Amino acid sequence: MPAGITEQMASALARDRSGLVHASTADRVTELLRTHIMEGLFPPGTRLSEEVIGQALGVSRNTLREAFRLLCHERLAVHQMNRGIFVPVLSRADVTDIYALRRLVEGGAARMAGSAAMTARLAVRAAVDAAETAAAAGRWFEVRTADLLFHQAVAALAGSPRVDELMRRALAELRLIFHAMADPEQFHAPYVARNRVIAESIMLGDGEAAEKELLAYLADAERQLLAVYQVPAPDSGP
Amino acid sequence: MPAGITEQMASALARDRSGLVHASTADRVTELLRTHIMEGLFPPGTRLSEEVIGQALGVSRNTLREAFRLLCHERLAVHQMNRGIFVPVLSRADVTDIYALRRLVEGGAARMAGSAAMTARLAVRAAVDAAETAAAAGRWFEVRTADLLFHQAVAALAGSPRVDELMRRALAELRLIFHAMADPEQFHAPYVARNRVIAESIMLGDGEAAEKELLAYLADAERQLLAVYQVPAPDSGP
DNA sequence: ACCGTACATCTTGTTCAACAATCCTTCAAT
DNA sequence: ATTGAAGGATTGTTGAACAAGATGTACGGT
Repeated sequence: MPAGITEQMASALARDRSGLVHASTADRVTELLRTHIMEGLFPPGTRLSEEVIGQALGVSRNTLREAFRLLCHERLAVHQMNRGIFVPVLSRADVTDIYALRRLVEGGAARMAGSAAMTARLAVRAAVDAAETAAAAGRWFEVRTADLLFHQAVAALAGSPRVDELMRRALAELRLIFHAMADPEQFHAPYVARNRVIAESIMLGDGEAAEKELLAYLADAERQLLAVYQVPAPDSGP
Repeated sequence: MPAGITEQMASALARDRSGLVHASTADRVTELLRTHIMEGLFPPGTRLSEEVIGQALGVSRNTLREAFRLLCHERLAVHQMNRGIFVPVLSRADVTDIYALRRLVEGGAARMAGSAAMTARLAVRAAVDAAETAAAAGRWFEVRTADLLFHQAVAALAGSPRVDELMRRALAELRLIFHAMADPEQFHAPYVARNRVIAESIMLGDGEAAEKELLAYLADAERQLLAVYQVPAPDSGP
């Protein structure tokens, strides 16, 4: 008879682990605030009062402060000593910096298309499919989500969990900027077709071409973003 | 007579601002624990008891927990629900992943050597100088520090604050692995000369050559590290 | 010996209340 | 208009308290 739990059985169980890991209150609060900030519920510059939010969510100030710390650490909030937590107001320099990071990471990942896992490449194409479907139906906020997912998938070609997480954070920051813009159609519509081209290069394993097209994409997107993005408030008030 | 504070005067003062910004207790505790973990004071797998550390540092549990959260977020500690905070035991997969990230980021940054700021390039060379001086004197731990600083400087060629921070975190994690190794001389000695070669390519603005040499460097270092690095404790069980 | 249970114990997760330090607002005075 | 001083509000930090989960140990059954 079988001796015991095999390596295979154990790893099958390990995949379920994330489903039953009960997160702490602080983690759940962090997750909740993270999505709310990313979705644009709180406009940039808003102060996140400990008392108000703590009372609204029914958690203590201490627990809330743990959540705030984490959000600050991933730049989805900024901490001013003795003044509180604020939704960040990203500067034009931040836009430039985020795109520099994206060029480095996404460009480098795209270049590895030839040696990337097939599942990773298929994920890239799947993201483009979703974007096209949403665009055809005129659901432009969905197009935005699919677009971000596309770039996440491109970064995932590197096959590195740390790169994935890095990219997730960078794109979350980028969402803050997108919310300060007009309508998503004007900005995202032209890029769906370009994503398709990039995806096909990746599917073919032509990393050089994919990187080249991607870098051009990012350069154009950055330019377009900077053209319309004006920082809401300078820095120090009136 | 002069009308008032000019733009220039104000920016001069703004540079001093960082000198008088008083960090919170939680921030100071974080910084302290961060360096201690990086320096290897707590061996991997150590549990960081809230009570013991809180009492030792003279801070309350709540404040300490804020610090722990931050450390977990930058992977210098791991949190197990209802069990506490532990110094991470990095796996061989972690080593591979960190080097994948380094290849992507440092390689991409090195490729930009031609268009990087001159001060950034000089910083690269300065780090190599420091490493050579320390190596000649036989101060191998100083060589290690200089080596890490060298790679930090290479990443800084990208001219992106976010890339700088990303690299700082990755190299901090790497320090955890280095501490599990034998003596630093054997590992770091051969790389000082290679750093010099890379630095000279960067000074000349030859990004292609710098990237190529750097990638070879990183591949060798990863291989050498994996050859001797055995995970201290499997994962579960005595 | 092996397994499961029950219990005692320890540590963490979370809340609450309190106080000091700091910032913001208001208002008066020059 | 600028400065100074009081007052209120918010954050920074602490200490104590309790619930919930994890660990360790002893006991009984097989």
